[in-house]
Amino acid sequence: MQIGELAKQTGCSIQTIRFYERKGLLDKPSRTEGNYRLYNKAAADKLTFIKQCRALDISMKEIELLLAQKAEPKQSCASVNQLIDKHIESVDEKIYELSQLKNILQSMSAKCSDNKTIKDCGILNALER
Amino acid sequence: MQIGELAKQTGCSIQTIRFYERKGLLDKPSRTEGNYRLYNKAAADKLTFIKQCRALDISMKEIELLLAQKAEPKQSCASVNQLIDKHIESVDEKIYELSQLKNILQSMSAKCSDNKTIKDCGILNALER
DNA sequence: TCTTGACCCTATACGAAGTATAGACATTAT
DNA sequence: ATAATGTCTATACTTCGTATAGGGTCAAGA
Repeated sequence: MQIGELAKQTGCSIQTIRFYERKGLLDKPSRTEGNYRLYNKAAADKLTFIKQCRALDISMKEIELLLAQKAEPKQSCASVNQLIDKHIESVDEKIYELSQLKNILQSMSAKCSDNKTIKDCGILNALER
Repeated sequence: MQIGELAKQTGCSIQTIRFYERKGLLDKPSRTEGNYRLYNKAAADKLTFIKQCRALDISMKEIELLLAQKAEPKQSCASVNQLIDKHIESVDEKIYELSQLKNILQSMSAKCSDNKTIKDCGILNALER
């Protein structure tokens, strides 16, 4: 199948597919006489895998590691488990940071209301520190 | 004061200060004979303001709006209130998305353990979709 | 046969918010 | 005079794509 068909099947844009190829996540596909990329089901599966990972905010570097693991079916998957657990930790940290941030923003928001002037704005004054 | 001193006082790096200047967040400062930047307290205050905003993950574009507002002390600060409230909403959304993501990751993590092979890895299989 | 339209190609620039480097110039201390 | 800082500009790099320009390919219709 050509790149447009692959894009439709996976929900990735054509540019993104070429981008992943450039970055080495996807193998260089065969080409037609007219230099069009030709993909098979294996490529589609790999791209779907990549897309699932990205949807979980797994970085391209980590995806490379996972793909390398996948290539050795007999090995232990301990490092896959570790990677996912570390990723969960980092998501957790981000959630924590954002909730801290939300608290500060809300307390600032409580310090002001629409009917004040810029000069007396509780928010802007809080931002001066 | 020179840029190094300003950096120390505000906790911003020298490169970041120059970056903000290029982006128009900070005014172009006066210069010494030797072409060194010279800052006054007003510049330091402005940079501190910017830093506070960035710590709250307010974008540079939004900071520009806030700085423009600050320049007109007699106006109403309603739009400042709105900007902050919208920002709180977007932080909230991010928190929600991340917690969704965490749920999926945790359920995946529960599907596997260290003593399996890549071939039977519950995580990798889940990522195939 | 020619042209139109749909598809594809490469190379490059852009976005956010900085960080890092090279190579040069200015100032201060020894 | 020279060494050590401090500063200057310009450029490249990061992540993960998206967007564009300027072409080439291929099938169908007039």
